Amino acid sequence: MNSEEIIKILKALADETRFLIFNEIKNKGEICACKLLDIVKCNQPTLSHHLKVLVDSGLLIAKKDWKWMHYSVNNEQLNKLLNYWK
Amino acid sequence: MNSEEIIKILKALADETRFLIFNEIKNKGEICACKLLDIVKCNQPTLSHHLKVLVDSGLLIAKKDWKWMHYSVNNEQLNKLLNYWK
DNA sequence: TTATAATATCGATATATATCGATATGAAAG
DNA sequence: CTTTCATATCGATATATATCGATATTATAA
Repeated sequence: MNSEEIIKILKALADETRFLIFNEIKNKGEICACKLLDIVKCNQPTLSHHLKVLVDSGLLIAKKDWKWMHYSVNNEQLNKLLNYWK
Repeated sequence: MNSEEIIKILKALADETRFLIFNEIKNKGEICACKLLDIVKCNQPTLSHHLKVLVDSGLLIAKKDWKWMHYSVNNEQLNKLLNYWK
């Protein structure tokens, strides 16, 4: 059932940079994109691209607050992966 | 802890063909490589390559029986992924 | 209006990896 | 030995995707 969605989640997490980004937000909670730039050592367009992939997979939720983008983990989506083989 | 290993598992599963192979073995149990060729529509060298990636990730266990290769799921390794965010 | 700041998009390039034909390997059987 | 069969490896190519400089967008402030 909906293996396409699971594969999208797997692809989103199967990149070193995105895995780091996701875990950072998973562990420390909601964060601003500009703060992620300090943590993840990559360029701004690259970070923006990775965040888009994570949001498109459903793993991250994006909220715009003034001119800042805030990202948080969508645990429901993560659980879709974690429960897939149960 | 050991995020490298988790990323290797994620990369192994994040490919459509390997996801299919893995689930086939996970659901139906140990299988011969030659039987997988009927299920997965790809060439023999391609299948061999995908099986190697899955074995290298630790998700599959390979056993040689006469001239046939038999593959089975290593549930311990799968659980490393499933328990990672718990 | 212009300036500034955060983020997104574009376009080009580099890198990774999926695919497959040809061939090699290994292990029976004849 | 040679043949046959399952599988692995090689080498080339195609495709996907990560990266980043330049630029666009959006929103606020001066």
